[in-house]
Amino acid sequence: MKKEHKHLTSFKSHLDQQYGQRGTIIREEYEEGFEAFKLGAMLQELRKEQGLTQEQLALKCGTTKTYISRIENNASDIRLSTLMRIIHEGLGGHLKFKVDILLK
Amino acid sequence: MKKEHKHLTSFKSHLDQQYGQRGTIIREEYEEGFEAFKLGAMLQELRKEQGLTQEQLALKCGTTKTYISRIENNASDIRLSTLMRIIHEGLGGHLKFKVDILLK
DNA sequence: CAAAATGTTACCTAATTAGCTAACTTTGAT
DNA sequence: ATCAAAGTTAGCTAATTAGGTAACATTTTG
Repeated sequence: MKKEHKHLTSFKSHLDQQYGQRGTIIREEYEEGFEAFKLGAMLQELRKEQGLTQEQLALKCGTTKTYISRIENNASDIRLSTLMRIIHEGLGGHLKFKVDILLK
Repeated sequence: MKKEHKHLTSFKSHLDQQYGQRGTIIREEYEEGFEAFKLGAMLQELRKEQGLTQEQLALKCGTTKTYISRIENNASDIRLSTLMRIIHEGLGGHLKFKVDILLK
């Protein structure tokens, strides 16, 4: 059974536009409308962009490939501190929030 | 002892620019650079914008003022599902993520 | 095809959040 | 100053995550 996520928007397409400045440090922004089932896909794509296996990512942020797999497949809820750790230490990234509100 | 958070950027200033279209439904975006100690401040400000007490907010999202207080004061880590519930059901908002990564 | 690497699932345990109640404190209004 | 409302803190318990190991499945490589 194919388990690869079907992404609603491709991160790669964003990246591809930037590859002209190859060799320099490039700041990329990834943004997804948030729903629970998308978080795993987002993390998986970020990991693959960096050419990391689940096990390599796990090592960098002090957990196991087992756990990374569960998160990527949305098999479990996740604490904010853990999500931050994966993004900071594992992916070298920085997490931000955005909250949209409808005002009356 | 004063406990009110000192916000690094004011949400209100965003809001004030929009008040011309009073009476219509306005879509507002709130964004904060994320660090753990800012999340509580962010939620507190969003709550106050809507004129809600901790207890009123708690009722809307099925928890207690005790818990809301703990979160606003960053006294505890929080699960993603719980954060979503507070933002959706309590504040009528929508949560998004953004991840910045430095590419080599 | 076979072997190796990568990813998924199952099970158990320990640590932590979330829910609940009650007491205490601070703030705001009269 | 007093009273009421709002917010904070302290226990305790139940539910869930996170960590660990092992077995299984899938994908990739030779």
